[in-house]
This record gives sequence, C-alpha cells and structure tokens, in this order.
Amino acid sequence: MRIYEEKVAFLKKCGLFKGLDASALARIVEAAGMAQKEKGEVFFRQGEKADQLFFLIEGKVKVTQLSPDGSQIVVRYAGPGELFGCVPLFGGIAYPASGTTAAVSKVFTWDRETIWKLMDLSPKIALNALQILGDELSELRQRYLELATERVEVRVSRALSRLSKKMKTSELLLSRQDLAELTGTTLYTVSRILNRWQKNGWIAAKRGSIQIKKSSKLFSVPEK
Amino acid sequence: MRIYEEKVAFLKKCGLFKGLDASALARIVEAAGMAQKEKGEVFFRQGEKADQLFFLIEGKVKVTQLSPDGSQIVVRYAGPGELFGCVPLFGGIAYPASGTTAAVSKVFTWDRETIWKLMDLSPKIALNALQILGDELSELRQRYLELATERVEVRVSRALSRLSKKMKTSELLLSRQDLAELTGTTLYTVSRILNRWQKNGWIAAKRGSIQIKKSSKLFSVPEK
DNA sequence: CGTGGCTTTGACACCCCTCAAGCTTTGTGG
DNA sequence: CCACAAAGCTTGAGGGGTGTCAAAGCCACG
Repeated sequence: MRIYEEKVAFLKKCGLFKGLDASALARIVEAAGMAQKEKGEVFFRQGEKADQLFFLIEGKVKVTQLSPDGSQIVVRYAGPGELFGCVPLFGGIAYPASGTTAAVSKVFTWDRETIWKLMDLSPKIALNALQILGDELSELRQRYLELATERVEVRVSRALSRLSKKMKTSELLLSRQDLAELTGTTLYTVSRILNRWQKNGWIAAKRGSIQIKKSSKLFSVPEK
Repeated sequence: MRIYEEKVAFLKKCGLFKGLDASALARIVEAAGMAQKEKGEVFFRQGEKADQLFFLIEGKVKVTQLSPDGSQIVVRYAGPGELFGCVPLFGGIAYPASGTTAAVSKVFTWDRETIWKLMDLSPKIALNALQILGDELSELRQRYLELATERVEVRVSRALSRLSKKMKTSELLLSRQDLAELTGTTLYTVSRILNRWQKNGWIAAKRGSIQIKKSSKLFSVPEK
C-alpha cells in the first residue's frame, strides 16, 4: 500500500509522533482526515470552537490574531512538517487565532476527541506535544523580548533571519504588510527599511518577495 | 502524619497534579525537595543548566529575561500554587529567564530526571503540563498582541487588571520599574501615567505599591 | 488597457524615550 | 533621635523614531 507508507513517512517528520511504534503510527494515520486548500482560504477562524488539530504536509500557513480595535498581527508562519491550531491539544475551547493558507496547502487533521484518545493510548505523544509547545513558547518569548526592547529595524532583520532559516530559502514570499504584522509595525516603516537595505545591496525586494543577498550584513545586529 | 497531608493538600491546588490518585501523589511528595528564600534571592538564573522544576507554595516570584543589550523585562509574576522554571518539563537545556523572589517564598522542587520519571509513571501529569503550558502560551500571546498594537497607557492598565485578578487583591506591591519592565516601557512613563490616575482618584500609589480604587474607570479600556 | 492591490514617498505630528536634576521615603549607624 | 546615604519616585526639557494620512506609482491580472 504505497500511499499508506507515504503518509507514515510524513508523520515521522513531525516531532509530535517521534518515538512511536508501527502500530501506534497506524492508529494515527487511520484516524487522520485530510484536506487541501487553495491560497487564501482558511482552516479555522479566531473565536471558533477549537475542534481540530492540523498537521501541515505541504504549503505554508499564516497564523494571525486580531485585536479588539481591528489591527492584526501575524503570530507565526508554519511550514511543512509543523503543527498548527494546537489548541485542542491542551483543552482550549476556542481558537485564539486564525489559520490562513499563504500557498496551496495540504494537511492532516484530527479532531479533538481523537487526539485525546490517541494521547491516552500513546502517552509519548503528550510528551512530544509538551516539547513542541515549549519550543513555541520560547520562540514567542524571544519575540516578545525583542518587541519590548529593540527598534523596528532590528526586529525586521531578526524576522527575516528566522524565516529564512525555517523555510530553508533565501527568497521569502511575503508582502510588506505581512512583514509589518509579523514585527509589530506598519507597512510604511517596513517599506522604508527594505528600500534602505535594497540600496545597500543587502536584499532584492520585489512585490510580495524579499530575496536575501548579504545575510552577513543584514543579520549583523545594529543593536541600538 | 500532619505535615505530609499538608504537603499533599498544597499539591492538589496545582493543575499539574490534578486527577491523580493517592499513591501517585505520595510518590510526588516523596520525590519533592523543599526550599525557602528571602526576598531578592534567586532560584535560578538565565542561562544556567535547567535541572529543576519549581512549585511555589507561598510567596511571590518574578521571572525576568535579559536582552543582549542589557535591558530587562518581566516575563511574569508567579503566585502561590503556580509552577515556574518549567523548562525541564519539556526538555529545554538552559533556563531562558531568571527566577527571583519578590517576597519570602517557599517552594517544592523536583529535578529533571525525577519529573520525567513521574510523568512516565503517571501520564496524566504530562497532560496537565500541556494544559498549563497552553495557558501560559495564550497569556503571552495576548500580551504580545497588546505590546504590538496598544499604547503604553492601555498596556499598564491591562497589566494591573491581570495582576490584581491573579493575586486576588487590589493592592499590588510593585515598583514603577517593575511595572515598566512588565509592560515594555520606562519607569518615567509609568510614573507619569500613575500620577495622572492618582489625580483622578482611580488609584492610590505609594512607593512600591499601587492600590486600585476605581477599577471600573481604570479598566475601561481607553482603546486607542 | 483598465482596475485593484501592492508599494513608494513625502509631510507632519506625537508618543514616548532619554537625560538631568531634584525630591521623598526608607533604612542604617552613630 | 538625628544625620546621612541609598533607593525609589517625580518632573521638565528636548529630540527622534514611527505612526498616520494622503497621493501617486507600479505591477499583475482579467
């Protein structure tokens, strides 16, 4: 059964299912639903009842949060092999954010009861989940620290650095607006900064794309 | 054995040990170390090897993080019944922050191997840990959103609101500096804001203490 | 080839940081 | 009990980084 083994291979890439035996993996695959969405569609919306956990097989997903006054921030970008919409894992009631595709994306899904049943059968999953949440927490703390103490220019540089590392590419497909929401600033300020860097030859910016040319210059922190 | 039952009673208050049977609790209490620190002493320092998990029995603990350029932020305040220094729970190597007492504090401690052994014996602990981390993550996200989108005055008001709810008191014992590090601003700005509120009769501010008088006014968000 | 969504650019304002100085409270030792 | 020092707090002046708004350019797509 080719397709079945393919699925298992994908799952193994995900930290959540590390160290599980074949029978557990089989259970997990069996319980998984699948879905595919075009660019710009949503998997879940902020405030909705959180009854599904998602695993990104391929594509890119943007997780965003809306503040009461209407401004939006990007919580994170998820790439292939990552989980998103993790709330059901830890018993949250509603999604605190929205998950939108930033490119055609394929996912596995499990619903809330299923994932709890699976964790019950394979406690290792819960331990793995802990680690994933822990990593997410520590990255968010890092960004929080930056947001509180660094200037916009530094934050944008760090964001690009993190993204290019995560996506394993020097060409990042995101708009000024996206980058602004990711770093807690405005698209105007981002635009000015990118142009400055472009003039220095550190990047090549196009509409909806930023190609990193001289990462050494770009990522050497100007600090204050 | 009076003292033993007292310890168990404390533990039950903590989400981490919810739903465990007597024998499991016994194991946990047995494995726990105890410590007490005066105000201003530290339990662990940022960067140190993370080999202990802490449970605050009584007192108050400030968790702070230092940025490379030397400025400091307050990640959170922990009150009685809360865990802190959770890194060992999810396999982190070093503490990403420091834990200092903000008042005389008593704690239980478990070291890394112990807590993993306990989780192995009682998988319920891992599930509970997931929930705790999840809550922490969602609070941090909330604060991140605020930091990115709200003005200082609103952030300070929210911080006071959250703290007074958590500590279950209207008199908060913290300095302007602490409040500034908690909201990502400077003590000067905090001082000005508090004075304004004081003149309105919304709070009574003293050295090292803020007494909330009119929470309705204070917490009614000025939004933008 | 027009329309709509990104992006750039300028002008302007203002929030808030920075620095400096002085004040008040608390604690300590004579 | 007073004097002094240290720590925390207040207040003012000044400047700069960024947000805000407006307008125009540019690119992609139908």
